[in-house]
Order: sequence, then structure tokens, then C-alpha cells
Amino acid sequence: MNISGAAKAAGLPVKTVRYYADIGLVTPSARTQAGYRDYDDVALRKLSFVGRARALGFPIAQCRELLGLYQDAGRSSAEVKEIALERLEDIRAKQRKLQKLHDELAHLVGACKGDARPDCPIIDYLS
Amino acid sequence: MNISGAAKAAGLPVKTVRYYADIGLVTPSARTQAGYRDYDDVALRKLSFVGRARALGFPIAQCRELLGLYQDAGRSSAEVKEIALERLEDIRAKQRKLQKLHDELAHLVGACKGDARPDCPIIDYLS
DNA sequence: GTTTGACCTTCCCTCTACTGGAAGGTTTAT
DNA sequence: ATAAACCTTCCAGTAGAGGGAAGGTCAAAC
Repeated sequence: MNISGAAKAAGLPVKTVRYYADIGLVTPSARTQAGYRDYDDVALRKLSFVGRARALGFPIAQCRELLGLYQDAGRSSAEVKEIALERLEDIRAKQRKLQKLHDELAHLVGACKGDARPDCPIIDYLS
Repeated sequence: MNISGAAKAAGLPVKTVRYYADIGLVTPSARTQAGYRDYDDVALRKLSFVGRARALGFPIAQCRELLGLYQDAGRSSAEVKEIALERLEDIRAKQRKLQKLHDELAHLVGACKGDARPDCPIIDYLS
């Protein structure tokens, strides 16, 4: 299957699939005589796997680890869980940070009249 | 005041202050004969202003707008509020997205035993 | 008076994870 | 035969800096 077919099957943009090949994350199974990337079933499944991992927000480096475990029959679920927990903690840290920003900004916005006069608690806070 | 003094006063890294000068966000008030950036009180206040806006997560473009309003005696608080509301909606969108990721990943992690066996609902989900 | 160390400057590379586009080759359909 | 629709590589850009090299400057110590 050529790159556009593979991209469609994995639900990814062609550019992204090419990028994954470039960085050695998911390489095509072969090249045609003309140099076209060729994806077989195994490569396709890896592409979809990475697509879903990325959709969960795993960075490329963790996708690489997960892909390694995916192909490793001798893996332990503990290894997988560890990576997922790392990512989960990452998400929670981001959530805490966003919550703080949200509360602070919401407070300021609530205090700002939003009228034609220049007086503004938001500007005051930043000053 | 030279760049390291200005950076310290604004609580920003020197590299960041130089970067803000490069992109024309906060330019030094002058240069010494030797070419050193020189920051006066006004420039210092702008630096601090931007530092606080960035800490609230405003992107550079919005910092630029806010800085413009900060210096504009004829501003209306409505203009400021509009920018802040934009940013707030941005934060809320990110929160919603993170919440979805969190719930999905937490569910998977909860279902994974994390033992020595290879069976793993996380891998299953990604496959 | 010079030397040392701490500054400062510009310039270019690196990071994440792509995205866009140009120039040019290939395949397929008409 | 040719036009459309593919494909290729390469280069540049995104946000917001951070790292580091090569070289100029300045203040204090010796």
C-alpha cells in the first residue's frame, strides 16, 4: 500500500506518515522500484498504534517505547503501565497548572467591568 | 540598567529579555556606546508586565496587544476584557481536552494489572 | 599596567511535532 | 500524448525560548 493509502487507513496526514518514517518511528516495509514507500499490514498496524497513542497525548519518545513493548512478546504489563502512569502524571500536572491559571484569570475577568472607561483590574494586576 | 539587572528585576532569564528585544516586544530604552542594551524604568515596567502576562499564559501576540493597551491612556476596559476572555476560553478548551485524555487514560491504567504478564488493556486499546 | 573574571554582543543550532511549498519524477486514465 | 494525481526529496517555518561559540568590554585586584 502506498503512503496515501496507509495514511488514510491510519487516519493520519500523509505528511505525518512521512515524518514518522523520517524519524524512524514507523518505517515503511519496503520501497517500490520508483522509490515509493510501501506499507504492509504490520507497518499499517504500527501506524495506527502510534496514531492512537498520539491521540492519547503520548509524546513521540513514549510512542517509541510503547511500540517497542507492543512488538515485544516478552513484555510485562508493568512496563506498559509505568509509561502510562508517567503520562497520566504529566496530564495531571498540566491540569493543576491550567486550573490555577483559570481561577486567577477568571477572577480578574470577573472584576473587570468591560466598559468604555480605561480602569481595569486586569491591567492593574499586570502592572 | 544593563540586561542582567533588568532580567533580575523582571524575574526573567537574560535570554528571554534578549529574545523580547529581538522580536520587538520590549526593546531597551537605549544602547550604551559599547552596544550594551540599556533599560530605563519604563522599559523595566514593560518587561515585568510581559512577564506577568506570560505567567498567565498569554501568548506573545496577546502580550503585544495588552502592552499596547497598557500604554494607551484612551483604552477601554472592554478591549482588555475581550483579550482576557479569549485567553480564558482557550484555557477552558485545553481543560476539556485534558480532562478527556485524563479520563480515558486513567480508565486504561486502572484496568491494567501492572504485573509480569504481557496482557495489557493499554496495549490492547492502542492495537 | 596588566590580567582575571564577569559581564556583554551577535550568530547559529536545538527542541516538539509537525505543516507548507517548491522542484521534479511516476503512474494512471483518457 | 497528455493531463491529473500521485510520489519523491529538500528547505523553511511554527512558539518561545535555551545552549553555546567567538569575540568585545569593563571593573577590580595585583
